[in-house]
Amino acid sequence: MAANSSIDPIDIGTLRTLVLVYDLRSFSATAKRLDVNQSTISYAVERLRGALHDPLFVRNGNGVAATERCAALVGWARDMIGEIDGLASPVAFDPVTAQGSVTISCNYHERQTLIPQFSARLRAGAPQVRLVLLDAAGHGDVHLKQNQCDIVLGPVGVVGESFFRRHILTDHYVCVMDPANPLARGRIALSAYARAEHVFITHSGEWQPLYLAALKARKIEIAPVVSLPNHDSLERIIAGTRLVATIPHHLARAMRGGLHVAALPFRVPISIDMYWSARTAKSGLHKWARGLLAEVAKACDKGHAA
Amino acid sequence: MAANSSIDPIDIGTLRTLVLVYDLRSFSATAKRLDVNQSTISYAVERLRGALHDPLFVRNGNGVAATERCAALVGWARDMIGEIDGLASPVAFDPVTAQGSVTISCNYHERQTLIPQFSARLRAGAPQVRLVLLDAAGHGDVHLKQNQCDIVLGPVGVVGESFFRRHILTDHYVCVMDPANPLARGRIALSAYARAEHVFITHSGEWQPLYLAALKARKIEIAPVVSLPNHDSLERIIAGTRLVATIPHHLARAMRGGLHVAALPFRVPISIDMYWSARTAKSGLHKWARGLLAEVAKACDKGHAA
DNA sequence: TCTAGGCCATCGAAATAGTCGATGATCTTG
DNA sequence: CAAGATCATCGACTATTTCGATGGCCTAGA
Repeated sequence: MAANSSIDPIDIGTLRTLVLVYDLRSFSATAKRLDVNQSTISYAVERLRGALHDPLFVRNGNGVAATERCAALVGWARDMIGEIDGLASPVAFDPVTAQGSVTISCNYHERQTLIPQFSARLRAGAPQVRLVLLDAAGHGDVHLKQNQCDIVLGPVGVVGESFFRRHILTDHYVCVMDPANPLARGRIALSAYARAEHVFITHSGEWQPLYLAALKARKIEIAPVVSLPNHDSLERIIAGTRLVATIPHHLARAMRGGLHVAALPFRVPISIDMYWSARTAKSGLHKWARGLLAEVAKACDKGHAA
Repeated sequence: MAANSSIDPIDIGTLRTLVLVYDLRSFSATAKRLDVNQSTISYAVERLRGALHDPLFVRNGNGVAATERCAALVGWARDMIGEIDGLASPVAFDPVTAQGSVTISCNYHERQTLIPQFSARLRAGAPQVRLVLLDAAGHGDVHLKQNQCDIVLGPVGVVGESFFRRHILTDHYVCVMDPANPLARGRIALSAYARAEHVFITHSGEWQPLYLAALKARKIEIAPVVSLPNHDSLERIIAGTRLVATIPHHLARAMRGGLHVAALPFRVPISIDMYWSARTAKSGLHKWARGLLAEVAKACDKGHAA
């Protein structure tokens, strides 16, 4: 036995043994209780003696007496073991006291539709958790890969199997226009749609709306007369003009102004999915947040169907 | 790897590895730093994963990213390691904040001579430490063996090699008597001493004063005219009489009354020693207390010589 | 797009550490 | 003093940990 060996090779089980020996004031009783050989306890105490630089237990007739320092060390070991056991077992997550942050990378669409209610419920349920939003801008997958966010939300189609995915709602494109627009009068024919004065949302060139691919498949080409980098001024741009924009239905609903919403002559579904990585897969906070997000999306979908 | 193995086989060194991997965000850098093989770190993290029920680190391009739970666990591990290191290394004992108690088994002699000053200095230096005194009554060795006391003080001569011993002062016997006693007039001859009216202290029959053995060796027999169980009323008993008592010099000095102190015609040294056991040998408090006791004894000895 | 280089996971062999059963030394008890 | 109980120690055995080599995956730069 080295005189002053380090505490490093002492494991938690050995600390438990120390406490038990202290309580029972007996090596052999401890061995019986732990169902091991008595010499195993002797050896364990021997290691503890070296690591803690104290005899810990000294022979005293039949049995052993604990040193002063041993008593102090046992008191501390008890505290530590309790704390360890609490931490080692999966934490019962409690949103009310939860700390930390949830970072979501998404686009204008989600920020206008899902996020407001999600934020409200997050703040109500977990007041100490911070919510951080990033603009995905077509790079949601990068944000996720580089751990810049915890969740990517949107119609991204992240590549690879390295991420978890959960579908949370399905949207589809609709057409919005000024109520005075002739197209607002009835069903819109495909040819009429093709001839309309279109506003395009370019997403700063980072992403192409899905309906364009659907049009291409139908060999229809439409050219924009107005191009906007995002949806934020769309409503004001269209109002009082003959412009039409093709945008997700949820987004159209979210526009409180007086634009007319019309069905498209073709249906293009938009699958809004939630992606996350192994890093946050088992986190209580993030599991809870993901559940909440799915719930909000479901409620949003219901409202849409009604 | 078992899915939910216990934390028991995790040792402190492995926790240190966890923290280092977290700080460096790299297994191989950790391996280099610790001068071990990279697979050793992989294996260590694997064990931690099982014990803590969390992936802890997930691959993230070149390098790894820590999970939320990992960050929390590392925070806790840091605290714990700091505490452990503080406890594992011999404690820097600070009397001012020290808690605990010091139990001393001794006799009237020491209680009258050394203990008062020891108590005063103990209370001044370590206000939160309790001092407990036991009456040795010839059983100091038993008190020590059975852990009923921390220190035995006195001329005991504890048997066996199982105890530590430190000599703290040497006393010797003197004779005390009323100042009017004829013997008080000059040096006392051995024959006159033998004929005197002796008071014996019997120590309740548990212990024989050492000077009796010295007299026996000189073939001198003295018979007591008064026998007392201890020294406490000796002064009042002798005052105004022709009685003489043979007692340790320090004790005689401690008697503030007007008794005459005379040297004996023979010198019998009394070695006052301090005994303790392995149980308290390394205790900071007890080491300090023993040092203090020796210091007090030394001062007492000086005062005696002067 | 492809390649070089870095990273962690995994494997079998070797080294290390822990456990066992038996025995020894010491103490208490009757 | 003998019987019974305690912890310490020993050699043999077993389990765990470490090593070196290899493989798969990712990034960065040509």
